[in-house]
Amino acid sequence: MTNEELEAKKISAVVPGRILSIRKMGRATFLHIADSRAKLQVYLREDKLGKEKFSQFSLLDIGDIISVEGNLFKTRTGELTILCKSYTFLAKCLHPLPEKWHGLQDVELRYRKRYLDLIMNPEQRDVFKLRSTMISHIRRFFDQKGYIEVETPMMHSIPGGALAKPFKTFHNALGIDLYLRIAPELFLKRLIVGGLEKVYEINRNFRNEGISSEHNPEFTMLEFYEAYTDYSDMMELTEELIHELAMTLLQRDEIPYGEHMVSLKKPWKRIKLMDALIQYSGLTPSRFEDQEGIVEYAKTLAPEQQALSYGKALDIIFDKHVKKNLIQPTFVMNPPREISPLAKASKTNPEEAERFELVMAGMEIANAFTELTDPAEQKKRFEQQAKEREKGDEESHMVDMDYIEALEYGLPPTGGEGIGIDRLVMIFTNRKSIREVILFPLLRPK
RNA sequence: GGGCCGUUAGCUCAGAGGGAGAGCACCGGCCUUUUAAGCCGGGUGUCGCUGGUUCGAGUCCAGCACGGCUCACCA
Repeated sequence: MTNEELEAKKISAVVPGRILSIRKMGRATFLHIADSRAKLQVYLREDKLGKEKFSQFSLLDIGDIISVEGNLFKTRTGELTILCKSYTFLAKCLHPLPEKWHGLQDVELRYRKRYLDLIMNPEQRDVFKLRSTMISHIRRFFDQKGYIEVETPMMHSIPGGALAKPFKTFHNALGIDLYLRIAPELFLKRLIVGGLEKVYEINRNFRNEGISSEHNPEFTMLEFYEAYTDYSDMMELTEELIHELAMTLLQRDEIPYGEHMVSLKKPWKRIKLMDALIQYSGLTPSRFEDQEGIVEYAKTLAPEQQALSYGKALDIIFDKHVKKNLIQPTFVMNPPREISPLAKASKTNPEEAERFELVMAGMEIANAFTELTDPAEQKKRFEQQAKEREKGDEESHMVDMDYIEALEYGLPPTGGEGIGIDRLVMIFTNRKSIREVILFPLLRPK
């Protein structure tokens, strides 16, 4: 539309926004204001506004929030602009905003004062908008399949469902220790026992471990469980979910991540852990037959680990040498049963678990298995874990007799999975650090 | 926790033994279609903190704090 057409229509508007720039030109002033969706130029003229109101404008600063009323027109450079008939002062910004050319660069300040990051860096807002949209689409996806969303306790008297160190706290009235949950898994499976046969939960988990570009102490996990399915069904569901999310949110199924292009075209690669180890670790197949040798080798990779079992050694070699090579989505299947205490053993090889980890862009994105339903077997596995715990492995499970009792009422065959939402958002937004996709990542207080 | 790097004005940064600086922001003046507006004038500071070396430390050394990258553990 040309300026003549626009002015002829006399479109009047009231637009609120934060002042982002001011260009004073004597008896006229241009400024840009912005709200969460768009930026608009405002044109103030002394003759349109009156002398008093015009001179009062000099009290305003960049960062202040005002509301502008007037008609739309286009300047000679073609920019849509509102000719200000009147303005209302709404909020004062007492601090100068970061500089307009470079914005706010300092990563520490960006995380500590995320509001400034969001004001100055519109692409940061887009990251969090995408995150929000992703989560609502995940809800829609599961709701349409007949799943129900549930909320299970965040405070556990026995932390379970994952191999991780918990945060500990104390309840005064009950006089008991409580742990922030490391996973909702055992509660969700109790619900399957109760007949809620398709459940999911999207919520925070807390793990008292190191902080890195892929780890925040609190992170968001999607977990879902469906009765009468197994881990193969979970693989298909995962492909469908993530592919659909990409098509809906990004309108494509190939996503740039760093120097790589991650293709989500189905079907995704499936490989057994042992085959992945042989293919990527640089060790010959015969080396893996020497179990003691493998354990010794793994110890050189992770010197802080004390007693290493063969299964754990394989896991360490995988994390160290294999994972980073898996850029395209890959289901790494059938890890050792001994490091999968909640998963059913494989029918074809009882030393393996019916379990997979989904690796993408070198990061573990999901972990799923055919759930172990046998209460006696589960009890044995917990007891084995408890022994590891006594040996000093703080990440082993405690024995959860209440969960065993739930299993004794009959858990139908069930497939279950957890997907790390933060990491998925990282891939979808091409961000290298998990802190870029968490609004307020944990930092040491200054 | 280990290694490497960083921390100077509100923001983005330069300064690497001897006057604490630039641009933006801010303050004052000029300017009625500008847009990284322009022109004139103004520096607003615990150089992260604490010690040390030195006649003299933003600069060299040590310790500490916070952060980044990376390794280790985890998802």
